Amino acid sequence: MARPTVNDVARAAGVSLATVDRVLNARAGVREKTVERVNAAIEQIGYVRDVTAANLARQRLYQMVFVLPDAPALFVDTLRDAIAEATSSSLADRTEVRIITFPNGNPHALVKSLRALNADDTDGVAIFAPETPHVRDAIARLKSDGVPIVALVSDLPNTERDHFVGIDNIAAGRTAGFLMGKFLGKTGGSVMVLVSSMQARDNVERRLGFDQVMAESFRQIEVLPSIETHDDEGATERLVTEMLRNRPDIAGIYSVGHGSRALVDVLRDHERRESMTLIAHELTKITREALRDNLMDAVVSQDVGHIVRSALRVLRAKSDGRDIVHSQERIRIEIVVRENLI
Amino acid sequence: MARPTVNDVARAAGVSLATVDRVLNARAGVREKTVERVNAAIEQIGYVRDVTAANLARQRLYQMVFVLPDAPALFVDTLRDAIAEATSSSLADRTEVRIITFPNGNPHALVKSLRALNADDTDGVAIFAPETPHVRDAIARLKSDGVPIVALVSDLPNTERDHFVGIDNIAAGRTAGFLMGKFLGKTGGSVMVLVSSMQARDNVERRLGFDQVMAESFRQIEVLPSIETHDDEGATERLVTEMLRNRPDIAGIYSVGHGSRALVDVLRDHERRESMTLIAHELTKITREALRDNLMDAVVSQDVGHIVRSALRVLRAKSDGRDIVHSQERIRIEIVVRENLI
DNA sequence: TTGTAGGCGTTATCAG
DNA sequence: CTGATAACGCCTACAA
Repeated sequence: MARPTVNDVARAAGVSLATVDRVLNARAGVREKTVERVNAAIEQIGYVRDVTAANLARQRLYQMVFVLPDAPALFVDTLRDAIAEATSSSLADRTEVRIITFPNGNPHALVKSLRALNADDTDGVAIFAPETPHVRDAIARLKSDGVPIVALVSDLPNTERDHFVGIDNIAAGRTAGFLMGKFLGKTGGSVMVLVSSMQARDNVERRLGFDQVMAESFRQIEVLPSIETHDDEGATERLVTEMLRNRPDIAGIYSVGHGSRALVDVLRDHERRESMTLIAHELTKITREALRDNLMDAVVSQDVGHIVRSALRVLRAKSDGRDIVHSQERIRIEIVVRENLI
Repeated sequence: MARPTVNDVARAAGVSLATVDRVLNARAGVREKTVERVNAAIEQIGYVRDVTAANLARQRLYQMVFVLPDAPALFVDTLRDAIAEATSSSLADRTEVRIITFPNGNPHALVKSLRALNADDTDGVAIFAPETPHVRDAIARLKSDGVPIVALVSDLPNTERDHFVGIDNIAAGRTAGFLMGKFLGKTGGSVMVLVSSMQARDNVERRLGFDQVMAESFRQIEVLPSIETHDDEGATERLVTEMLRNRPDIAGIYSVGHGSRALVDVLRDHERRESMTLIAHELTKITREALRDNLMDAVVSQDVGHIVRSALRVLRAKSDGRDIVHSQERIRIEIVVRENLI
């Protein structure tokens, strides 16, 4: 009852190994009728190709590229760490990965990096970048060159990316809103909202989801307009400090972006620390410590390890034209509090 | 710069392929000095064996067994579903799995099932069962027979299991406690606690963790003694209904066990439904619906898909004497609320 | 358009 | 004790 091999297919179809192989890999030079005969045989005996054997034979080495910003936000660092870890154990699945970094907020440099890539030495690209027209073009070029592409963390829905590896950020914002509402309780108060940038799609979506839930279920809470930090820590500290001084009604702070260091720094020694409910995104060194110290109440996060492994799996599958197991590739919106911090 | 192969090792050590293979697989019949020479060569040129090629050559088929109770709790069903799904895509990694079911609460039958297993036709066993002396013995026998074993969901710490696939249940209980405390807020009230059985290790640990957090951080909340349901839904409905009638101070309910159907049934049309904070464990059809309907506030859960895949990966690794990537095998304590329900 | 033969990295079966 | 040599399932020149 061993599973059928190419030999079985060849015998069943009355052709040779090579012909079966040509059909399997959709190579030219086979008569239409023969193709049909082979496919019928494959169907009939239930053949399914052994990918590992195929990769062994063709000495396949998947060359994958991660494209990341050099944003000062710690989140990108955790992503880098996750990639490094995945890399170390990646010989096992014939995968080599390199990381390309582009200056944050410089789409031009990003595009230049993308231009340097081509199908010869790259089997897949995972991109974490904002969607701009130039980026769209660069992705279109790569696609037309036959390179599989996945968007990482922040989706690029209007491009030809094959897949998005990350969470639904509207739902993530809704989750943060739900927790904020529940934690603040009946008493209410106002909530200050910090975003990195209104250009970043994930930030905007989270804010949107947050507002939805607040409007639907927690009317007693007033949500203030977004404060844009542009990842400038000094400015953020000043803005937050001032805001807290002017608005004694603020009971909660929602940090939407990828970095929360400035916020945590201000709050750590603040007199209103105890009475403030703090919710942020992404588990990093900073948010971890803040949770542990009872400074932060919850973090809405995504497992970077899972994201990286998923991106690689999906790219390998796309590169081979295989299907992906969707359930395994779904990235969860994780809620982390003091007690389930790993 | 391709990675070195056995041929390279053979050449470097001045021996033949066969000898290298004997050393690699620790087979007898090689002079001590030769072994050392080969190992030195391996070390020197940084050889690492290609597992896929090895498996191809030995036509390896991993035969794995899951041992599960036929408990009426829906959680076990979700676990079964996850196994079924993993099975369907498991040809890819040469893994065949079968499931053995034993009558819930019948360690004798369980032991009988375990006795039927042996190293000839099983390469690994994943067990979800309570730890009893007989079970300990059965596991010891399997181990001495050389069969890798992992404990699933509920640990078997006093056995010779190679690994535990599941969450830290004390931390899971603490997480539930933290959420209960936060959700109830300053007002306080009492909390009713339902456990399946005080025999089940995971139940006991969760209750312990819950109590710890309540005592540490939420003194205004009174936690009532555990009510044992023994997975009897009729009895549970009666107990809960009565309790709610007698204690108007009850503001929250913590369902520790794997099943929450009876509880949800009682609450769904209860007059105090709105004012009650409900926290349970495990994402199932029942708890899913309850979250969606705003009946339940949070579920502390574990990803059954991840658990199953992890168990299989670990068993394969143990079976080959390979190391495991711990970060990938860590099962998270997930918090699921209405908004991050997938 | 099709087939034959050899190779990918490893294991296993023979002799020597 | 050690070494050729033929598999494993698939791919790929090169021939036919």
